[in-house]
Amino acid sequence: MKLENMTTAAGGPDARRRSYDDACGTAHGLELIGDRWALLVLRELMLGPRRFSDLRADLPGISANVLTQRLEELEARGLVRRRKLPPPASVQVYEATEWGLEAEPVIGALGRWAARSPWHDPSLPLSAVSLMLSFTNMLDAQRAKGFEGTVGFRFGEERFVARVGDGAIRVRRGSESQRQGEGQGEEQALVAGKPTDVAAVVYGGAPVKLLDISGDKTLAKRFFKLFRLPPKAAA
Amino acid sequence: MKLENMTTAAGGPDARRRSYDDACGTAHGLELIGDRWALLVLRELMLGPRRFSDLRADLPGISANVLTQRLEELEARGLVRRRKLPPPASVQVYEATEWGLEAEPVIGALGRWAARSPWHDPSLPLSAVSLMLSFTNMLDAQRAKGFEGTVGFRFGEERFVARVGDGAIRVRRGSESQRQGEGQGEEQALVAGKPTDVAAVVYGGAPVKLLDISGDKTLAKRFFKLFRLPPKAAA
DNA sequence: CGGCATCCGGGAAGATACTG
DNA sequence: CAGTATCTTCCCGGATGCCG
Repeated sequence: MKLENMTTAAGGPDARRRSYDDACGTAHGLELIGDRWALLVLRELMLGPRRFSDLRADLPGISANVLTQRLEELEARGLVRRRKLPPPASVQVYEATEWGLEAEPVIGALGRWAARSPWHDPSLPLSAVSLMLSFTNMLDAQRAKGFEGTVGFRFGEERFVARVGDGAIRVRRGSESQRQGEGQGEEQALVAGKPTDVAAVVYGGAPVKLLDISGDKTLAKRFFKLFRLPPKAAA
Repeated sequence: MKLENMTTAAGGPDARRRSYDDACGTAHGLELIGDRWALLVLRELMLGPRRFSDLRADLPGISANVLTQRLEELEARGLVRRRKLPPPASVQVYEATEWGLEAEPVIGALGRWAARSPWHDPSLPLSAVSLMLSFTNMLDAQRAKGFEGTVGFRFGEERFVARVGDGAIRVRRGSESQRQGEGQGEEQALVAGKPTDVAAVVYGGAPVKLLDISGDKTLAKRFFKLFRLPPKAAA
């Protein structure tokens, strides 16, 4: 697997599968990120670097060898970079390149479109990154107009911050330094729970009791109402 | 293939491949249109119904059985409809449903993103639909501001009309009735040639000599300058 | 000829086990 | 923890053939 397959286009996007032989950008896009799992791997990297086992844990059902292969391919195509964190961490992480991050509109458009599917099942497991990205995709511009505030999220060890203002939302990963840096950080409320439960509250109308909210609870509840799933398409 | 595989979810999106088991809309989207060739089949239907053999001709490299399978799946998922044209035509065509047409932003986002690829080869064959869709994706909003006009295209038997105005572009298929209806139609110029040659002129700076232009040639040349490929990403 | 169904070979994906 | 090795399953691609 190291040299055998390198017979084709070393460095470039290996023509592992036969090319679509089509000048259309969409076809080329499928050659880059159309392989099974590829776009979901990239999705998990959209909010910052991840470790191999974190990716594996948040992509239920992917097998280790497939994840290895996808990461190699994405790296060869210039969408993912392998990086070693400085000591004392010294662990290897995978991060999206600048261009890889630019695939966010693709992920967003696909997600918004598929949310209209009659067969979409929101009760399935959901990764923390998926949830946070869904906020940027499902923000109701009308309702966001009159809102301004910052809400933090904690899922196990992972932390995120969502700031809404000027009718837009910006989501980022909360860093370690921030946790100890400026007290509780700039968030006005902190939501803790499982991503699936947060989704159930925001999109499924489940009771807020499911979540552990500290800080400005009223603000958090108003925040939850900023998002809406699109209407279902006709089956 | 008629009854054996129907053990799973008859009518719904058959779980031919194992599901991603992920509540994320993007993951569900990949289950709907993530199969190889599926999105390109849908692309060919974005500007109107097509026949089986037309699809096959414009999707170089797809085999008949795979096309059959993709069409069946897209139909089962509610993205494509099979329709029989009224006599005397009486031929069967495949057309995108309303929801299927709504996948256009997905195709557009993927195409715009992939156009930045260092490995994108615009010299490959290009279908007429791909070319016309590229106009809607690559329109330079700045340049389109000062332009207003309608340009027709003829590729063999296929005809299209692109109208630019108010900084936006609208592309549609030219119908038979229009051809004989209102003289030359409302287009101010008519461009004839191979889609690849048009792309070479518009995106590759090739000489306009490649094309057969009738009507307002100056307008056509100005039209060609309205589109621009995004800058390449770092390799 | 258009629209499939069928059979076959190669190869990617999935599951499991194993290693540094 | 971060992958590799191996085996099985099944999808993709190509060819052929059927049938209106």
